[in-house]
Amino acid sequence: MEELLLEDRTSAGKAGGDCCAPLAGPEISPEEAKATAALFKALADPTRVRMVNMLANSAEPVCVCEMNDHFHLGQPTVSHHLKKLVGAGLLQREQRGTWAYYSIDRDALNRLADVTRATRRTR
Amino acid sequence: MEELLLEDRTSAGKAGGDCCAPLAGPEISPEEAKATAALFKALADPTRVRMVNMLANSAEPVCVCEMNDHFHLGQPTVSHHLKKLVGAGLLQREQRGTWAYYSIDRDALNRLADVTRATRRTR
DNA sequence: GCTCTACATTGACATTCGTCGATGTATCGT
DNA sequence: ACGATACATCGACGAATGTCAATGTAGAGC
Repeated sequence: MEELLLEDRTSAGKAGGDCCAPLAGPEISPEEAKATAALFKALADPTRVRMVNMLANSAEPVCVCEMNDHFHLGQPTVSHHLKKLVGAGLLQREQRGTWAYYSIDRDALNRLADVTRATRRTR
Repeated sequence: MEELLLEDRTSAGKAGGDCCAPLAGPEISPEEAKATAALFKALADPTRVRMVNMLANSAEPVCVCEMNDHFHLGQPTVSHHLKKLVGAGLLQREQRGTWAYYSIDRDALNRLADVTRATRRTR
């Protein structure tokens, strides 16, 4: 059941589009809740949080080789996490010759923030 | 900046307080990344997303019995999810006689949004 | 006292997840 | 063509997670 990692984005199926209603919104259907949870699941790992943080701080795309040095993990593990983040629509992949470069989708991050934020002040 | 200086109630160094630096912030340590991931992990489940949504829409605390009717899950499962959300600092528990009432910590939700949002526009 | 009721906790189970070693694929140099 | 490099994919393993049935605990009422 990993077929939702396929790039069906732009069709609002995955995390890229308007799939996620705000948590404080009217009423979230079980399907919407599943899509929203999938987005949070992408960030529910310390390594992936650090990866997003790393890419958010870089104005330029970052080479995978740089992450292999930075995080003390095997190269397949780094690849695995990057794939999950791309599947969630938070990262973009770019091939430059032999190397692969990743960058954040800042709009996707902001949309995720909107999902969480739309909340009334504490009374 | 004094808003996020609120004490992190209950257990020390949990996920509810000001533990989580923004994803676009300077540099996240592995410990900070673990704390941030724990917060996202609390919302990385469809049922918990629906619970937060339900409580975010209610001006009053909601009785557990109401959730047992709403979600088609066993009563221990509902209790399990609620405990996780309380542990993450997103929910508050209140005992009223025989019944237990839960409510969202809207400030905690907003803090979580700040963690995700602090991101520059795509240009 | 006893008995319901409401909810939490325990224990067990199947599924999912993070990790790594081994292998596959594609590109660059020679 | 060959070998080296960069990264992805596969297969397997232990750990964590969601779920439920059974049990425990505490309050309300008789």
